[in-house]
Amino acid sequence: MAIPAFSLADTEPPLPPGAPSGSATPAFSPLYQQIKGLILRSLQQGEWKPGEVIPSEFDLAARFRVSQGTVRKAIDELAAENLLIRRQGRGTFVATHAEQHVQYRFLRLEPDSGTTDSEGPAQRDIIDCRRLRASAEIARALALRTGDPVLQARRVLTFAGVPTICEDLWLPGGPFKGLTAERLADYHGPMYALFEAEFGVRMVRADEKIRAVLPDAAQAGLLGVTQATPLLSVERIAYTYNDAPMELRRGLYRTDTHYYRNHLS
Amino acid sequence: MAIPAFSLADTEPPLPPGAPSGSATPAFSPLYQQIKGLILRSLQQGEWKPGEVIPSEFDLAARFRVSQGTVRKAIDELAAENLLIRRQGRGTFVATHAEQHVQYRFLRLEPDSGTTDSEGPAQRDIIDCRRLRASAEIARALALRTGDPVLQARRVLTFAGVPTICEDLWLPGGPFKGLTAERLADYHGPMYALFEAEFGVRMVRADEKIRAVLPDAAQAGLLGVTQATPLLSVERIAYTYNDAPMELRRGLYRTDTHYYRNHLS
DNA sequence: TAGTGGTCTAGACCACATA
DNA sequence: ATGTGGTCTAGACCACTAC
Repeated sequence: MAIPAFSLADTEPPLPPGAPSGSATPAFSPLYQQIKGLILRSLQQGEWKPGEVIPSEFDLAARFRVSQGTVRKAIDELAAENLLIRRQGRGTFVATHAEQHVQYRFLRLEPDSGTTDSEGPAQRDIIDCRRLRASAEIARALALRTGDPVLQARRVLTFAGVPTICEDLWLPGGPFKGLTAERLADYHGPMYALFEAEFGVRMVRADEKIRAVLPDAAQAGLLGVTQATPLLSVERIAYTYNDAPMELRRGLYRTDTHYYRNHLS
Repeated sequence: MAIPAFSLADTEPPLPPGAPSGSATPAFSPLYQQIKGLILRSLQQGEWKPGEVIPSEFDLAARFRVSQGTVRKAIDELAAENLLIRRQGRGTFVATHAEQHVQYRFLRLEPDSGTTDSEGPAQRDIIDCRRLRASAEIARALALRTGDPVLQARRVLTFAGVPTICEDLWLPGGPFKGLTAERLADYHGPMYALFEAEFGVRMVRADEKIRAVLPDAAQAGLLGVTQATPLLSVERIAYTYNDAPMELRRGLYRTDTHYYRNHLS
Protein backbone atom coordinates (compact mmCIF):
# COMPACT_ATOMS: atom_id res chain seq x y z
CA MET A 1 0.00 0.00 0.00
CA ALA A 2 2.39 2.68 -1.17
CA ILE A 3 1.20 6.22 -0.93
CA PRO A 4 0.38 7.68 -4.32
CA ALA A 5 0.82 11.42 -3.89
CA PHE A 6 1.08 12.53 -0.28
CA SER A 7 3.48 15.08 1.11
CA LEU A 8 5.40 13.57 3.96
CA ALA A 9 7.41 14.78 6.91
CA ASP A 10 10.91 13.36 6.78
CA THR A 11 10.78 11.38 9.94
CA GLU A 12 7.36 10.02 9.28
CA PRO A 13 7.31 6.76 7.41
CA PRO A 14 5.91 6.92 3.89
CA LEU A 15 3.65 4.15 5.12
CA PRO A 16 3.43 1.51 7.82
CA PRO A 17 6.56 -0.57 7.33
CA GLY A 18 6.34 -4.26 6.71
CA ALA A 19 3.63 -3.71 4.17
CA PRO A 20 5.07 -3.88 0.65
CA SER A 21 3.90 -1.78 -2.25
CA GLY A 22 0.77 -2.09 -4.25
CA SER A 23 -2.89 -1.00 -4.24
CA ALA A 24 -5.14 -0.33 -7.18
CA THR A 25 -4.92 3.45 -7.03
CA PRO A 26 -4.99 5.11 -10.44
CA ALA A 27 -1.67 6.89 -9.86
CA PHE A 28 0.58 4.27 -8.33
CA SER A 29 4.02 5.32 -7.21
CA PRO A 30 6.55 2.79 -5.89
CA LEU A 31 8.00 3.35 -2.47
CA TYR A 32 11.50 3.91 -3.78
CA GLN A 33 10.21 6.68 -6.04
CA GLN A 34 8.73 8.40 -3.02
CA ILE A 35 12.03 8.05 -1.19
CA LYS A 36 13.80 9.43 -4.25
CA GLY A 37 11.50 12.44 -4.10
CA LEU A 38 12.30 13.01 -0.43
CA ILE A 39 16.04 12.84 -1.06
CA LEU A 40 15.62 15.21 -4.00
CA ARG A 41 13.79 17.65 -1.76
CA SER A 42 16.63 17.60 0.73
CA LEU A 43 19.08 18.29 -2.10
CA GLN A 44 17.00 21.21 -3.35
CA GLN A 45 16.67 22.68 0.12
CA GLY A 46 20.40 22.49 0.62
CA GLU A 47 20.32 20.06 3.53
CA TRP A 48 23.36 18.44 1.91
CA LYS A 49 25.55 20.75 -0.18
CA PRO A 50 27.54 19.94 -3.33
CA GLY A 51 30.59 17.89 -2.49
CA GLU A 52 29.30 16.78 0.91
CA VAL A 53 28.49 13.22 2.02
CA ILE A 54 24.88 12.31 2.54
CA PRO A 55 23.86 9.93 5.35
CA SER A 56 24.55 6.25 4.82
CA GLU A 57 21.96 4.02 3.23
CA PHE A 58 21.31 2.47 6.60
CA ASP A 59 20.68 5.84 8.26
CA LEU A 60 18.40 6.98 5.49
CA ALA A 61 16.50 3.72 5.71
CA ALA A 62 15.92 4.32 9.42
CA ARG A 63 14.90 7.92 8.81
CA PHE A 64 12.38 7.03 6.14
CA ARG A 65 11.31 3.80 7.86
CA VAL A 66 11.98 1.61 4.85
CA SER A 67 14.48 -1.13 4.13
CA GLN A 68 18.02 -0.38 3.08
CA GLY A 69 17.36 -2.00 -0.29
CA THR A 70 14.63 0.50 -1.04
CA VAL A 71 16.87 3.45 -0.24
CA ARG A 72 19.51 1.83 -2.41
CA LYS A 73 17.23 1.73 -5.41
CA ALA A 74 16.31 5.40 -4.92
CA ILE A 75 19.98 6.38 -4.71
CA ASP A 76 20.75 4.20 -7.74
CA GLU A 77 18.47 6.35 -9.87
CA LEU A 78 19.82 9.62 -8.50
CA ALA A 79 23.36 8.41 -9.17
CA ALA A 80 22.37 7.45 -12.73
CA GLU A 81 21.13 11.01 -13.20
CA ASN A 82 24.46 12.36 -11.96
CA LEU A 83 22.92 14.05 -8.95
CA LEU A 84 24.75 11.82 -6.48
CA ILE A 85 28.07 10.00 -6.67
CA ARG A 86 28.70 6.72 -4.88
CA ARG A 87 32.16 5.89 -3.62
CA GLN A 88 32.65 2.42 -2.26
CA GLY A 89 33.89 2.40 1.27
CA ARG A 90 33.52 6.17 1.65
CA GLY A 91 29.89 7.05 1.19
CA THR A 92 27.51 8.79 -1.22
CA PHE A 93 28.26 12.39 -2.17
CA VAL A 94 26.34 15.26 -3.69
CA ALA A 95 27.67 15.80 -7.20
CA THR A 96 29.42 19.08 -7.95
CA HIS A 97 30.83 20.87 -10.97
CA ALA A 98 33.90 21.76 -8.90
CA GLU A 99 35.24 18.19 -8.89
CA GLN A 100 38.59 18.01 -10.59
CA HIS A 101 37.49 14.89 -12.36
CA VAL A 102 34.22 15.96 -13.94
CA GLN A 103 35.02 19.60 -14.55
CA TYR A 104 33.48 21.08 -17.66
CA ARG A 105 31.06 18.20 -17.74
CA PHE A 106 28.78 20.01 -20.20
CA LEU A 107 31.54 21.05 -22.60
CA ARG A 108 31.57 18.66 -25.52
CA LEU A 109 34.20 20.38 -27.63
CA GLU A 110 37.40 18.42 -28.08
CA PRO A 111 40.67 19.15 -29.87
CA ASP A 112 41.18 17.41 -33.21
CA SER A 113 44.21 15.49 -32.06
CA GLY A 114 46.68 15.41 -29.21
CA THR A 115 44.74 16.09 -26.02
CA THR A 116 46.57 19.35 -25.58
CA ASP A 117 43.73 21.20 -23.90
CA SER A 118 44.58 19.61 -20.56
CA GLU A 119 41.10 19.94 -19.11
CA GLY A 120 39.56 23.29 -19.77
CA PRO A 121 40.38 26.54 -21.51
CA ALA A 122 43.67 28.26 -20.86
CA GLN A 123 42.13 31.70 -20.99
CA ARG A 124 38.70 33.14 -20.35
CA ASP A 125 38.04 36.77 -21.17
CA ILE A 126 34.88 38.48 -20.05
CA ILE A 127 34.00 40.84 -22.87
CA ASP A 128 30.82 42.24 -21.44
CA CYS A 129 28.49 41.91 -18.48
CA ARG A 130 25.35 43.94 -17.93
CA ARG A 131 21.95 43.96 -16.35
CA LEU A 132 18.92 44.43 -18.55
CA ARG A 133 15.28 43.48 -18.94
CA ALA A 134 14.26 40.23 -20.53
CA SER A 135 13.00 40.29 -24.09
CA ALA A 136 10.04 38.05 -24.85
CA GLU A 137 12.38 35.43 -26.28
CA ILE A 138 14.79 35.40 -23.34
CA ALA A 139 11.92 35.43 -20.88
CA ARG A 140 10.37 32.39 -22.51
CA ALA A 141 13.60 30.45 -22.36
CA LEU A 142 14.14 31.24 -18.67
CA ALA A 143 10.49 30.89 -17.64
CA LEU A 144 10.34 34.56 -16.66
CA ARG A 145 8.05 37.41 -17.64
CA THR A 146 9.00 39.85 -20.35
CA GLY A 147 10.76 42.78 -18.70
CA ASP A 148 12.02 40.84 -15.69
CA PRO A 149 15.62 41.67 -14.76
CA VAL A 150 18.26 39.43 -16.30
CA LEU A 151 22.02 39.44 -16.38
CA GLN A 152 23.78 39.14 -19.70
CA ALA A 153 27.44 38.33 -20.26
CA ARG A 154 29.70 37.66 -23.21
CA ARG A 155 33.01 35.89 -23.01
CA VAL A 156 35.67 34.29 -25.17
CA LEU A 157 37.44 31.03 -24.36
CA THR A 158 40.91 30.45 -25.73
CA PHE A 159 42.53 27.03 -26.16
CA ALA A 160 46.21 26.67 -26.97
CA GLY A 161 46.39 30.32 -27.93
CA VAL A 162 43.46 30.13 -30.34
CA PRO A 163 40.22 31.96 -29.48
CA THR A 164 37.77 29.09 -30.01
CA ILE A 165 34.49 29.82 -28.26
CA CYS A 166 32.50 33.02 -28.12
CA GLU A 167 29.40 32.79 -26.00
CA ASP A 168 26.60 34.97 -24.68
CA LEU A 169 24.71 33.94 -21.62
CA TRP A 170 21.62 35.12 -19.82
CA LEU A 171 20.83 34.45 -16.17
CA PRO A 172 17.71 35.29 -14.17
CA GLY A 173 18.35 38.41 -12.06
CA GLY A 174 16.85 37.06 -8.85
CA PRO A 175 18.98 34.02 -8.07
CA PHE A 176 22.12 35.69 -9.38
CA LYS A 177 21.84 39.01 -7.56
CA GLY A 178 25.32 40.38 -6.97
CA LEU A 179 27.08 38.69 -9.86
CA THR A 180 29.49 41.09 -11.57
CA ALA A 181 32.01 41.02 -14.39
CA GLU A 182 34.79 41.14 -11.80
CA ARG A 183 33.58 38.05 -10.02
CA LEU A 184 33.23 36.20 -13.28
CA ALA A 185 36.71 37.25 -14.35
CA ASP A 186 38.37 36.55 -11.00
CA TYR A 187 37.00 33.06 -10.54
CA HIS A 188 39.34 30.33 -11.67
CA GLY A 189 37.42 27.18 -12.52
CA PRO A 190 34.20 26.25 -14.24
CA MET A 191 31.47 28.88 -14.22
CA TYR A 192 28.98 26.32 -12.95
CA ALA A 193 31.20 25.73 -9.92
CA LEU A 194 31.03 29.44 -9.15
CA PHE A 195 27.25 29.33 -9.44
CA GLU A 196 27.18 26.51 -6.90
CA ALA A 197 29.58 28.10 -4.45
CA GLU A 198 28.37 31.70 -4.60
CA PHE A 199 24.71 31.48 -5.48
CA GLY A 200 23.61 28.01 -4.45
CA VAL A 201 22.46 27.25 -7.97
CA ARG A 202 23.41 23.79 -9.19
CA MET A 203 22.93 22.93 -12.87
CA VAL A 204 21.91 19.31 -13.22
CA ARG A 205 21.08 18.92 -16.90
CA ALA A 206 20.91 20.87 -20.15
CA ASP A 207 19.41 20.75 -23.60
CA GLU A 208 21.27 21.96 -26.65
CA LYS A 209 20.22 22.90 -30.16
CA ILE A 210 23.06 22.84 -32.65
CA ARG A 211 23.31 24.54 -36.01
CA ALA A 212 25.88 25.68 -38.55
CA VAL A 213 25.94 29.46 -38.99
CA LEU A 214 28.06 32.41 -40.09
CA PRO A 215 29.21 34.94 -37.48
CA ASP A 216 28.37 38.62 -37.45
CA ALA A 217 31.21 41.14 -37.63
CA ALA A 218 31.70 41.38 -33.86
CA GLN A 219 31.74 37.64 -33.34
CA ALA A 220 34.12 37.11 -36.26
CA GLY A 221 36.44 39.73 -34.79
CA LEU A 222 36.48 38.14 -31.35
CA LEU A 223 37.28 34.73 -32.80
CA GLY A 224 39.76 36.02 -35.35
CA VAL A 225 38.01 34.56 -38.37
CA THR A 226 36.33 35.99 -41.44
CA GLN A 227 32.57 36.31 -41.67
CA ALA A 228 32.62 33.57 -44.29
CA THR A 229 33.88 31.00 -41.77
CA PRO A 230 31.20 28.49 -40.82
CA LEU A 231 30.85 28.08 -37.05
CA LEU A 232 28.92 25.78 -34.79
CA SER A 233 26.02 27.52 -33.05
CA VAL A 234 25.17 25.86 -29.73
CA GLU A 235 22.11 27.11 -27.90
CA ARG A 236 21.90 25.68 -24.44
CA ILE A 237 19.26 25.87 -21.75
CA ALA A 238 20.60 24.61 -18.42
CA TYR A 239 18.28 23.41 -15.68
CA THR A 240 18.60 23.13 -11.94
CA TYR A 241 16.57 20.78 -9.74
CA ASN A 242 12.90 20.50 -10.55
CA ASP A 243 13.48 21.24 -14.24
CA ALA A 244 13.69 24.96 -13.55
CA PRO A 245 15.65 26.72 -16.36
CA MET A 246 18.46 28.81 -14.89
CA GLU A 247 20.63 29.76 -17.83
CA LEU A 248 20.37 30.45 -21.53
CA ARG A 249 23.66 30.25 -23.36
CA ARG A 250 24.42 30.87 -27.02
CA GLY A 251 27.85 29.78 -28.09
CA LEU A 252 29.76 29.95 -31.35
CA TYR A 253 32.44 27.28 -31.65
CA ARG A 254 35.30 27.20 -34.11
CA THR A 255 35.47 23.72 -35.54
CA ASP A 256 38.63 23.96 -37.59
CA THR A 257 40.73 22.88 -34.62
CA HIS A 258 38.06 21.19 -32.48
CA TYR A 259 34.96 19.10 -32.92
CA TYR A 260 31.76 18.58 -30.94
CA ARG A 261 31.65 15.03 -29.66
CA ASN A 262 28.46 13.10 -29.14
CA HIS A 263 27.70 9.56 -28.10
CA LEU A 264 24.54 7.79 -29.25
CA SER A 265 23.18 4.70 -27.57
CA MET B 1 34.02 -16.95 -4.83
CA ALA B 2 33.01 -15.52 -8.17
CA ILE B 3 35.02 -16.62 -11.16
CA PRO B 4 37.30 -13.88 -12.44
CA ALA B 5 37.84 -14.69 -16.08
CA PHE B 6 36.74 -18.18 -17.05
CA SER B 7 34.88 -19.14 -20.16
CA LEU B 8 31.79 -21.07 -19.25
CA ALA B 9 29.40 -23.43 -20.93
CA ASP B 10 25.87 -22.11 -20.74
CA THR B 11 24.38 -24.86 -18.69
CA GLU B 12 27.29 -25.03 -16.35
CA PRO B 13 27.00 -22.81 -13.35
CA PRO B 14 29.41 -19.86 -13.17
CA LEU B 15 30.25 -21.31 -9.77
CA PRO B 16 28.79 -23.55 -7.08
CA PRO B 17 25.53 -21.90 -6.08
CA GLY B 18 24.89 -20.84 -2.55
CA ALA B 19 28.32 -19.30 -2.37
CA PRO B 20 28.11 -15.52 -2.79
CA SER B 21 30.70 -13.39 -4.53
CA GLY B 22 34.09 -12.42 -3.30
CA SER B 23 37.70 -13.59 -3.22
CA ALA B 24 40.84 -11.54 -3.27
CA THR B 25 41.66 -12.17 -6.94
CA PRO B 26 43.26 -9.18 -8.64
CA ALA B 27 40.59 -9.07 -11.36
CA PHE B 28 37.32 -9.50 -9.53
CA SER B 29 34.15 -9.69 -11.59
CA PRO B 30 30.73 -9.82 -9.94
CA LEU B 31 28.49 -12.75 -10.78
CA TYR B 32 25.90 -10.56 -12.49
CA GLN B 33 28.59 -9.20 -14.79
CA GLN B 34 29.49 -12.73 -15.82
CA ILE B 35 25.81 -13.45 -16.45
CA LYS B 36 25.57 -10.26 -18.48
CA GLY B 37 28.47 -11.48 -20.56
CA LEU B 38 26.76 -14.81 -21.19
CA ILE B 39 23.52 -13.11 -22.26
CA LEU B 40 25.52 -10.79 -24.49
CA ARG B 41 27.17 -13.77 -26.12
CA SER B 42 23.79 -15.31 -26.86
CA LEU B 43 22.69 -12.02 -28.43
CA GLN B 44 25.81 -11.86 -30.60
CA GLN B 45 25.42 -15.44 -31.72
CA GLY B 46 21.83 -14.82 -32.70
CA GLU B 47 20.29 -17.26 -30.24
CA TRP B 48 17.58 -14.63 -29.76
CA LYS B 49 16.95 -12.34 -32.74
CA PRO B 50 15.94 -8.66 -32.75
CA GLY B 51 12.32 -8.28 -31.74
CA GLU B 52 12.06 -11.71 -30.12
CA VAL B 53 11.43 -12.49 -26.46
CA ILE B 54 14.24 -13.90 -24.42
CA PRO B 55 13.59 -16.51 -21.70
CA SER B 56 12.05 -15.29 -18.46
CA GLU B 57 14.27 -14.22 -15.60
CA PHE B 58 13.32 -17.37 -13.77
CA ASP B 59 14.33 -19.61 -16.69
CA LEU B 60 17.62 -17.81 -17.16
CA ALA B 61 18.32 -18.09 -13.46
CA ALA B 62 17.83 -21.86 -13.68
CA ARG B 63 20.00 -22.09 -16.79
CA PHE B 64 22.87 -20.15 -15.26
CA ARG B 65 22.36 -21.62 -11.78
CA VAL B 66 22.07 -18.29 -10.06
CA SER B 67 19.25 -16.49 -8.30
CA GLN B 68 16.58 -14.58 -10.19
CA GLY B 69 17.80 -11.35 -8.60
CA THR B 70 21.23 -11.76 -10.12
CA VAL B 71 19.81 -12.32 -13.59
CA ARG B 72 17.64 -9.28 -13.00
CA LYS B 73 20.62 -7.07 -12.33
CA ALA B 74 22.36 -8.32 -15.48
CA ILE B 75 19.26 -7.59 -17.56
CA ASP B 76 18.91 -4.21 -15.89
CA GLU B 77 22.24 -3.14 -17.29
CA LEU B 78 21.55 -4.52 -20.75
CA ALA B 79 18.22 -2.70 -20.77
CA ALA B 80 19.95 0.52 -19.70
CA GLU B 81 22.26 0.10 -22.70
CA ASN B 82 19.26 -0.30 -25.00
CA LEU B 83 20.18 -3.84 -25.96
CA LEU B 84 17.09 -5.34 -24.32
CA ILE B 85 13.63 -3.94 -23.67
CA ARG B 86 11.55 -5.00 -20.70
CA ARG B 87 7.78 -5.08 -20.95
CA GLN B 88 5.91 -5.73 -17.76
CA GLY B 89 3.66 -8.73 -17.98
CA ARG B 90 4.97 -9.71 -21.41
CA GLY B 91 8.65 -10.44 -21.10
CA THR B 92 12.04 -9.08 -22.09
CA PHE B 93 12.71 -8.49 -25.79
CA VAL B 94 15.77 -8.01 -27.96
CA ALA B 95 15.85 -4.36 -29.05
CA THR B 96 15.46 -3.61 -32.74
CA HIS B 97 15.68 -0.61 -35.04
CA ALA B 98 12.51 -1.81 -36.75
CA GLU B 99 10.27 -0.91 -33.81
CA GLN B 100 7.72 1.68 -34.79
CA HIS B 101 8.38 3.48 -31.54
CA VAL B 102 12.14 3.89 -31.60
CA GLN B 103 12.68 4.17 -35.33
CA TYR B 104 15.49 6.46 -36.38
CA ARG B 105 16.89 6.27 -32.88
CA PHE B 106 20.23 7.67 -33.98
CA LEU B 107 18.81 10.59 -35.97
CA ARG B 108 19.03 13.71 -33.84
CA LEU B 109 17.83 16.22 -36.41
CA GLU B 110 14.51 17.87 -35.57
CA PRO B 111 12.37 20.42 -37.40
CA ASP B 112 12.47 23.97 -36.06
CA SER B 113 8.80 24.03 -35.18
CA GLY B 114 5.62 22.07 -35.80
CA THR B 115 6.53 18.41 -35.67
CA THR B 116 5.75 18.04 -39.33
CA ASP B 117 8.28 15.35 -40.06
CA SER B 118 6.00 12.65 -38.67
CA GLU B 119 8.76 10.23 -37.78
CA GLY B 120 11.33 9.94 -40.50
CA PRO B 121 12.09 11.35 -43.91
CA ALA B 122 9.40 11.44 -46.58
CA GLN B 123 11.83 10.61 -49.35
CA ARG B 124 15.13 8.80 -49.59
CA ASP B 125 17.04 8.89 -52.84
CA ILE B 126 20.03 6.67 -53.40
CA ILE B 127 22.43 8.73 -55.49
CA ASP B 128 25.22 6.24 -55.71
CA CYS B 129 26.28 2.82 -54.51
CA ARG B 130 29.53 1.12 -55.42
CA ARG B 131 32.10 -1.39 -54.29
CA LEU B 132 35.66 -0.24 -53.83
CA ARG B 133 38.79 -0.79 -51.80
CA ALA B 134 39.29 0.89 -48.47
CA SER B 135 41.58 3.89 -48.27
CA ALA B 136 43.83 4.06 -45.25
CA GLU B 137 41.44 6.48 -43.58
CA ILE B 138 38.31 4.39 -44.19
CA ALA B 139 40.13 1.24 -43.19
CA ARG B 140 41.17 2.76 -39.88
CA ALA B 141 37.62 3.83 -39.08
CA LEU B 142 36.20 0.39 -39.84
CA ALA B 143 39.06 -1.60 -38.31
CA LEU B 144 39.95 -3.10 -41.68
CA ARG B 145 43.16 -3.25 -43.69
CA THR B 146 43.88 -0.75 -46.43
CA GLY B 147 42.59 -2.21 -49.68
CA ASP B 148 39.94 -4.42 -48.09
CA PRO B 149 36.65 -4.39 -49.99
CA VAL B 150 34.10 -1.85 -48.79
CA LEU B 151 30.73 -0.68 -50.01
CA GLN B 152 30.11 3.01 -50.43
CA ALA B 153 26.77 4.72 -50.89
CA ARG B 154 25.47 8.25 -51.10
CA ARG B 155 21.91 9.28 -50.47
CA VAL B 156 19.74 12.34 -49.93
CA LEU B 157 16.94 12.55 -47.36
CA THR B 158 14.09 14.94 -47.98
CA PHE B 159 11.77 16.31 -45.30
CA ALA B 160 8.60 18.20 -46.17
CA GLY B 161 9.80 18.64 -49.73
CA VAL B 162 13.17 20.09 -48.71
CA PRO B 163 16.34 18.06 -49.36
CA THR B 164 17.89 18.27 -45.90
CA ILE B 165 20.50 15.56 -45.46
CA CYS B 166 23.18 14.38 -47.84
CA GLU B 167 25.23 11.52 -46.53
CA ASP B 168 27.97 9.15 -47.63
CA LEU B 169 28.38 5.84 -45.90
CA TRP B 170 30.95 3.07 -45.96
CA LEU B 171 30.29 -0.52 -44.93
CA PRO B 172 32.71 -3.43 -44.61
CA GLY B 173 32.37 -5.68 -47.66
CA GLY B 174 32.29 -8.96 -45.77
CA PRO B 175 29.26 -8.66 -43.53
CA PHE B 176 27.31 -6.76 -46.18
CA LYS B 177 27.95 -9.02 -49.14
CA GLY B 178 25.00 -8.78 -51.53
CA LEU B 179 23.86 -5.29 -50.63
CA THR B 180 22.92 -3.30 -53.76
CA ALA B 181 21.52 0.09 -54.62
CA GLU B 182 18.23 -1.57 -55.50
CA ARG B 183 17.87 -3.16 -52.10
CA LEU B 184 18.67 0.10 -50.40
CA ALA B 185 16.19 1.96 -52.54
CA ASP B 186 13.41 -0.61 -52.25
CA TYR B 187 13.49 -0.95 -48.50
CA HIS B 188 10.96 1.17 -46.70
CA GLY B 189 12.06 1.88 -43.16
CA PRO B 190 15.25 2.70 -41.34
CA MET B 191 18.46 1.52 -42.95
CA TYR B 192 19.57 -0.04 -39.68
CA ALA B 193 16.42 -2.18 -39.69
CA LEU B 194 17.40 -3.48 -43.10
CA PHE B 195 20.87 -4.30 -41.82
CA GLU B 196 19.30 -6.33 -39.01
CA ALA B 197 16.82 -8.18 -41.18
CA GLU B 198 19.01 -8.90 -44.20
CA PHE B 199 22.52 -9.09 -42.85
CA GLY B 200 22.16 -9.89 -39.18
CA VAL B 201 24.12 -6.78 -38.24
CA ARG B 202 22.65 -4.87 -35.34
CA MET B 203 24.00 -1.39 -34.54
CA VAL B 204 23.99 -0.82 -30.81
CA ARG B 205 25.80 2.48 -30.33
CA ALA B 206 27.56 5.20 -32.26
CA ASP B 207 29.99 8.08 -31.83
CA GLU B 208 29.62 11.34 -33.72
CA LYS B 209 31.99 14.22 -34.42
CA ILE B 210 30.20 17.40 -35.39
CA ARG B 211 31.54 20.42 -37.23
CA ALA B 212 30.36 23.41 -39.24
CA VAL B 213 31.53 23.30 -42.85
CA LEU B 214 30.84 24.52 -46.38
CA PRO B 215 29.69 22.03 -49.01
CA ASP B 216 31.50 21.23 -52.23
CA ALA B 217 29.75 21.86 -55.52
CA ALA B 218 28.17 18.40 -55.74
CA GLN B 219 26.87 18.46 -52.19
CA ALA B 220 25.50 21.98 -52.59
CA GLY B 221 23.69 20.88 -55.73
CA LEU B 222 22.10 17.87 -54.09
CA LEU B 223 20.85 19.96 -51.19
CA GLY B 224 19.80 22.91 -53.32
CA VAL B 225 21.92 25.47 -51.51
CA THR B 226 24.84 27.68 -52.47
CA GLN B 227 28.39 26.76 -51.59
CA ALA B 228 28.40 29.66 -49.12
CA THR B 229 25.71 28.02 -46.98
CA PRO B 230 27.10 26.68 -43.70
CA LEU B 231 26.11 23.08 -43.04
CA LEU B 232 26.45 20.69 -40.14
CA SER B 233 29.01 17.97 -40.77
CA VAL B 234 28.23 14.82 -38.80
CA GLU B 235 30.78 12.02 -38.92
CA ARG B 236 29.44 8.87 -37.33
CA ILE B 237 31.01 5.54 -36.53
CA ALA B 238 28.37 2.96 -35.63
CA TYR B 239 29.24 -0.14 -33.62
CA THR B 240 27.67 -3.55 -33.29
CA TYR B 241 28.12 -5.89 -30.31
CA ASN B 242 31.63 -6.11 -28.93
CA ASP B 243 32.49 -2.57 -29.97
CA ALA B 244 33.14 -3.71 -33.52
CA PRO B 245 32.80 -0.73 -35.95
CA MET B 246 30.40 -1.60 -38.76
CA GLU B 247 29.64 1.67 -40.48
CA LEU B 248 31.27 4.99 -41.21
CA ARG B 249 28.82 7.72 -42.16
CA ARG B 250 29.50 11.30 -43.16
CA GLY B 251 26.42 13.48 -43.26
CA LEU B 252 25.80 17.08 -44.19
CA TYR B 253 22.70 18.54 -42.54
CA ARG B 254 20.89 21.71 -43.50
CA THR B 255 20.19 23.61 -40.31
CA ASP B 256 18.08 26.42 -41.65
CA THR B 257 14.90 24.39 -41.18
CA HIS B 258 16.14 21.83 -38.61
CA TYR B 259 18.47 21.64 -35.66
CA TYR B 260 20.56 18.92 -34.07
CA ARG B 261 19.23 18.16 -30.61
CA ASN B 262 21.37 17.04 -27.73
CA HIS B 263 20.72 16.34 -24.11
CA LEU B 264 23.42 16.75 -21.47
CA SER B 265 23.21 15.22 -18.05
C1' DT C 1 -5.95 -18.33 -14.37
C1' DA C 2 -1.24 -18.40 -15.24
C1' DG C 3 2.98 -16.24 -16.29
C1' DT C 4 5.80 -12.18 -16.71
C1' DG C 5 8.36 -8.31 -14.91
C1' DG C 6 8.22 -4.86 -10.70
C1' DT C 7 8.66 -3.91 -5.80
C1' DC C 8 9.94 -4.76 -1.03
C1' DT C 9 12.15 -6.98 2.63
C1' DA C 10 15.74 -9.34 5.50
C1' DG C 11 19.98 -11.21 6.15
C1' DA C 12 24.56 -12.70 4.88
C1' DC C 13 28.96 -11.82 3.22
C1' DC C 14 32.57 -9.21 0.35
C1' DA C 15 35.44 -5.14 -1.20
C1' DC C 16 37.12 -0.84 -0.08
C1' DA C 17 38.48 3.17 2.68
C1' DT C 18 39.76 5.21 6.94
C1' DA C 19 41.42 5.43 11.45
C1' DA D 1 38.55 -2.53 13.76
C1' DT D 2 34.82 -0.17 11.99
C1' DG D 3 31.74 1.63 8.68
C1' DT D 4 30.60 2.37 3.93
C1' DG D 5 28.78 0.82 -0.45
C1' DG D 6 28.54 -3.69 -3.50
C1' DT D 7 26.87 -8.39 -4.29
C1' DC D 8 23.96 -12.39 -3.66
C1' DT D 9 20.18 -14.92 -2.07
C1' DA D 10 15.32 -16.25 -0.85
C1' DG D 11 10.73 -15.38 -0.44
C1' DA D 12 6.58 -12.64 -0.56
C1' DC D 13 3.38 -9.92 -2.87
C1' DC D 14 1.81 -6.55 -6.62
C1' DA D 15 0.83 -4.93 -11.45
C1' DC D 16 0.29 -6.00 -16.04
C1' DT D 17 -0.71 -9.02 -20.09
C1' DA D 18 -2.50 -12.80 -22.35
C1' DC D 19 -5.33 -16.74 -22.62
